[in-house]
Amino acid sequence: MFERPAREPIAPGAVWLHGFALADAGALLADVQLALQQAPLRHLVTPGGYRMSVAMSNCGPLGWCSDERGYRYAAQDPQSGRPWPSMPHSFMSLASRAAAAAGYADFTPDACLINRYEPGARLTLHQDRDERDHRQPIVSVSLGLPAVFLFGGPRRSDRAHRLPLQHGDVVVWGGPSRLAYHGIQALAHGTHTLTGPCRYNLTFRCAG
DNA sequence: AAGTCCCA
DNA sequence: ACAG
Repeated sequence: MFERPAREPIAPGAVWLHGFALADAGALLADVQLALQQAPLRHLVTPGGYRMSVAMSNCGPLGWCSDERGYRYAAQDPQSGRPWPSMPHSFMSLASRAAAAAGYADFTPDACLINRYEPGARLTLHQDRDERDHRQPIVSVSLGLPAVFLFGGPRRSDRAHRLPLQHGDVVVWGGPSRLAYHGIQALAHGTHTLTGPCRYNLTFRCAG
């Protein structure tokens, strides 16, 4: 049989952890729903004035936000004025273990972006560069429907790898890959046992 | 520019 | 390629 390796290097500093979150997926998804109850998903607007196809929310001390004025991290949900929901223990534990498995010890994220992709939703190539300390890695967890993850280099024009991410996969990048351009191809239609017709992505960062 | 449009 |  063909089996996926547990740990697949993508580029220097970047690792694909196949199925790393599988055992945690149920608990993670339950905590996603609890967080979204306090801070509902919403479609953000980019500085260019376009509505993002991915629906987003956050939990943890800081949340990633976008509006016509730009991108930033904020301690309060701009939609309610209240702090973002606290980071669930299940999230923190998974993120820390995944980072360690990828070679990044002592990862303590202060921000978790919750993304919901419905069919057609996508994220064009971009860099995560709104965080204060780029020495800390990014941990990205896939739940539900599969999606093609694009992972390029430091320039937008760099050739990108195309990684078919599955439910439970985790990608970690940092060090020389910290500012790599990355994105998600338009989600294909489908139904997943745990999430139904969508994909959730949890992105953990040290923003402050 | 974390999006959209146009061209080959 | 394009501009905030």
